[in-house]
Amino acid sequence: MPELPEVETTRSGIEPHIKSRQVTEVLVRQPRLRWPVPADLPAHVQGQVVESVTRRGKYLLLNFGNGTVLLHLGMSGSLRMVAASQPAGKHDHIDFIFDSGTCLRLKDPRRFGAVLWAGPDPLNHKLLINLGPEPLSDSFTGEYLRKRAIGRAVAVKNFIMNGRTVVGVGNIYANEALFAAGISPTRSAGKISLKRYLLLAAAIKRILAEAISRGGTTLKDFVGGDGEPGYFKQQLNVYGRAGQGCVNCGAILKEKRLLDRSTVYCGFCQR
DNA sequence: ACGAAGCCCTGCAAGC
DNA sequence: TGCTTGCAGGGCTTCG
Repeated sequence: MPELPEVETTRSGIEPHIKSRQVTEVLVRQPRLRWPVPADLPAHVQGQVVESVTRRGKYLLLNFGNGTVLLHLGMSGSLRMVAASQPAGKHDHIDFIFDSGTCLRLKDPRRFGAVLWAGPDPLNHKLLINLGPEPLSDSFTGEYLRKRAIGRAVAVKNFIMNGRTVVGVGNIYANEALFAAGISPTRSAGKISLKRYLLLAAAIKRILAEAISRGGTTLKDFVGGDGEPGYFKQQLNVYGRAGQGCVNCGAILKEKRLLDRSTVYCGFCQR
């Protein structure tokens, strides 16, 4: 599934192909995504020129002179640049066709993604306005986490997966970052020391930054073909390894469900 | 205000 | 082989 590194790699992959290009047509084959694609979205976008492609959390923003398209890939979404003449596959729900003859095509089999029209002030859109800091920004620190966690009983894994705390930390990276920081995923957020939050913030930054830098080489082909950009196959120490040995101590990794999400951890290395 | 459950959806794997 | 069943999960929304 697209995690923040994949979304950022998608952003940097598509921007050169659509920036300064004019949209000639928007085709919505399947409007039933996470929310219905607004019926007037094509009318807003057609004829407009892409000024930039930016990202906020896992949302992609196609910025036009008259407003912004918010785009979320959900669990199974992907974007590719294809020739507008290329036949659409079963789950190719939306095309943005450009004056260059190329087409930005959204494929999303499970339809957990979203495509919305946000108007000219997208950061104040209700989906974005309450989002926490970007994990790779200077405002995301261990001190910040500790401060926000005061008095919170929620499990720390759920705390860091909450977009109001910090954006872009999905289930896989939450598992991996907590392992790297030696913190039990079930520990109450309010009962973790500043020292350990410093480790956790650093782990989140390091893991995401590594994935993004690797994405630049492993996921760069957004053009042509009828495939789709494959997501990173990265080194995972705990996620998907329940029942196997801890890479640190060899103990059998345990699995629990937190908020109905698979949670894998080492009962010895994580406290 | 907080925390947890519910919900949207379909590809895939496992079981019969 | 072909069906049925269960599972996966981002994150907004609702409920207690």
